Amino acid sequence: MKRKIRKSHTLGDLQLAIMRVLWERGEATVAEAHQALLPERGLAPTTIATMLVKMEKKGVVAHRREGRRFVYRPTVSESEATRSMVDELTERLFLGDRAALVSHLISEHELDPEDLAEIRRRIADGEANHDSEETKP
Amino acid sequence: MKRKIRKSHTLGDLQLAIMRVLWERGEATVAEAHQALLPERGLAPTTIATMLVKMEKKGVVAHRREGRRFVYRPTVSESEATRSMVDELTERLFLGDRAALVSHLISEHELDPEDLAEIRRRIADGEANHDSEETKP
DNA sequence: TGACAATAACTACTCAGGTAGTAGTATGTG
DNA sequence: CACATACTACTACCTGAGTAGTTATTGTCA
Repeated sequence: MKRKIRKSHTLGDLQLAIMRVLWERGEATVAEAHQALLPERGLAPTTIATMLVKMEKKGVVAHRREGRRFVYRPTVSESEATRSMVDELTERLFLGDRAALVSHLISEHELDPEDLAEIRRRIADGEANHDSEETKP
Repeated sequence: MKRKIRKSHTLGDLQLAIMRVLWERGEATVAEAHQALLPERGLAPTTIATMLVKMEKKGVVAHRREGRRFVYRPTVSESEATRSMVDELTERLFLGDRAALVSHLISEHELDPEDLAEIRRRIADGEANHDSEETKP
């Protein structure tokens, strides 16, 4: 088999939601994550716990014990995860050609002029300082 | 409005591969699809057949009988499917903000100047004729 | 110290993608 | 017409995401 060395941290919907909580707070207990997601999802606490176990097995989070409870923290950054997922889609859909993805966006989605202007601006930036270190709004 | 009553035709890897064969040829029998995918995948014919059944149940292909065999054809276009999947990812990762996706591409992936130039060109086109109907390379 | 509530562990189930063997059926060919 | 065979139909299994109930454990407080 042509095994890819890539881990491909593909995250499901719930997993992403949990990760977002973790990324926001740095770390969180099961109860905290559950509380954070209750309004939008209304899930049982055990669901979150089970998911976190699976996610740990997958290597995207780790935990530390604090008294009787587990404190989870992400082991992959948001941009790593995002990148992983964008890369995967680009690979599947456009054979890794990212420019093709952008082309698709432009031709299929009819981005409004605002978007286009915004993107042009970003490109200008990207072309200018290729070193890159700021980029924080 | 063109808002989302969409079925979200998310396709798996094999499904996409099969769809590509179908898109390329317009239609294909199980055997043809199997032959086409043999080199890259080496799967059993029944696997393709089973997958096509599942895909038909999902509504992305349809079949017509021709003698003893089925001739499948896609019921969603490649751009529809691509769009569906890009939209879904954009929704999940960037809350639907497509410009943010492009930004991500630029800042995280460090697209090479070639890509950037290409994209700039596409944007120019996109801004110019907003009507759009050709798009054929 | 012992009871209780919080928490983790275990188990279970659904659904979809992926993979394939086997059973049934229609068919072209000798 | 008989039959090998090309195809579909049915069934089964695995994996991972998602969802949650049940049970075991343990820290804490009265």
